[in-house]
Amino acid sequence: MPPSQSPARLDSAEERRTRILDAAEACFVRHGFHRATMHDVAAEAGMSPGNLYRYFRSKDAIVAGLAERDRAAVAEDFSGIEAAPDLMQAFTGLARRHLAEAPAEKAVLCLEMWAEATRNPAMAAICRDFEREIAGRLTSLYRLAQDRADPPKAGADPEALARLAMVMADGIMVRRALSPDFATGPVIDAMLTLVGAALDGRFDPTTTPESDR
Amino acid sequence: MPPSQSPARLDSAEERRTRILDAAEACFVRHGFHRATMHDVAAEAGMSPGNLYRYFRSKDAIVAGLAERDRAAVAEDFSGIEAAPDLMQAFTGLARRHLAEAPAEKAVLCLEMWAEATRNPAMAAICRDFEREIAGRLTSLYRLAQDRADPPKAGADPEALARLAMVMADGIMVRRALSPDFATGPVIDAMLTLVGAALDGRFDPTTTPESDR
DNA sequence: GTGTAGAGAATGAACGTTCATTCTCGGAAA
DNA sequence: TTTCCGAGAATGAACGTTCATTCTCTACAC
Repeated sequence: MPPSQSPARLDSAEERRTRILDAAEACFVRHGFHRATMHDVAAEAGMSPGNLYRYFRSKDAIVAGLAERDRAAVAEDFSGIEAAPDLMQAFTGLARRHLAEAPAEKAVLCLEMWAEATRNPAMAAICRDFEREIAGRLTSLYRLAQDRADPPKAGADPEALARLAMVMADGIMVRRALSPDFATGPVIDAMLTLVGAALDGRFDPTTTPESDR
Repeated sequence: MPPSQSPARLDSAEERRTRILDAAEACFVRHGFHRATMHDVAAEAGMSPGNLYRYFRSKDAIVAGLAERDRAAVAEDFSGIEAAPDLMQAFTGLARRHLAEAPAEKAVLCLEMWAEATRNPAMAAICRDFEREIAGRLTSLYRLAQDRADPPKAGADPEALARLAMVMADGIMVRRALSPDFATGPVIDAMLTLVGAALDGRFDPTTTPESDR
């Protein structure tokens, strides 16, 4: 007589949710949130349409669940960054992993989520929280890197620099989504060079531009 | 005996097309391409749904027409740039006009168009052409600016720099669409500073980053 | 037997598009 | 001036389709 509920059951229910989310991701990348049908998702997940509703209340819930999952995965990857031995190397790895090595489908999904966020408050909240978390992590990473330098350098403002890096990252996402063969390497390198130089004061992008003087 | 067809007629037909496009723009910003209905557009334009089809073959045609119109307007604004007396000042004005002063709704529409472009070949073509045109103009602008400098400077590669600037512009668009109160000023300034410094060799973002050495 | 998982047909609302009909108005006829 | 005509502009109800969601029924586990 097994005293606990079958863990296999619970496991498989959770597995089924992720299977549905995986299927939804594929469909949403192919057709977008609004043109992908529940039939498409069901077929991709290898089950009937009705059965989807045993695991998600609605189509919107699937969309939100998917966004939440991806957001959490990326945030997780950023989470321990302040503990890295070489901060800038860790940052470089993070940038390459998410902006170059990640499948281009992620960029498409990202665009889709952004577009949805402009009019769906739930999605807007997810995007906002995500952006805040990453901004916070990058800011403290940069601040830490400045403090740890041999003679502590006071270059550009870490917060402004984090905003700048994120804007560049967003731009890279757009380009990847639009032309899958876009060479992200040079642009990522430019971002890394810029951040590195700005952090230790060799070049400050937060001054007023020449053409205004 | 009137030799030509009534020009008043033609004029008003053209006006009606732009009225429909204006209405569609408002609706698409509010609800997105796929959630905005033809009834919405018709109501916004102050006419009946059926009448829309006298001016556009289909909903898709309206979407394409709108994208085409906006693309052309921006391209037009970039068109004479090589002729400006102060090239960098002209570039600064262009950047401010399109990335800061333009209404935030344009950014939302832009996101919508990008998302659509990932799966609609017609929209993809429009975006691709637009991007090529702007890239070309920026490249030759930068090249010209280098050549014209007092002792001609050979800084970063103009083409790579144009790509970089466009990626940053795309990122700014994303941020504006997502949080309408985002302060674009500092980021635009950073872009201008960066381009200025890169053009005359004070700082080269196209070198391999420090963290790789 | 009882409860859970699943399938797949059914439902009903929403949407793009069509079309028969009405409206508007400039100009010819009287 | 008044009346009538015709053509294009516009209307809005209706149609066929699509799609999210619900319902009903079967099969298996315990």
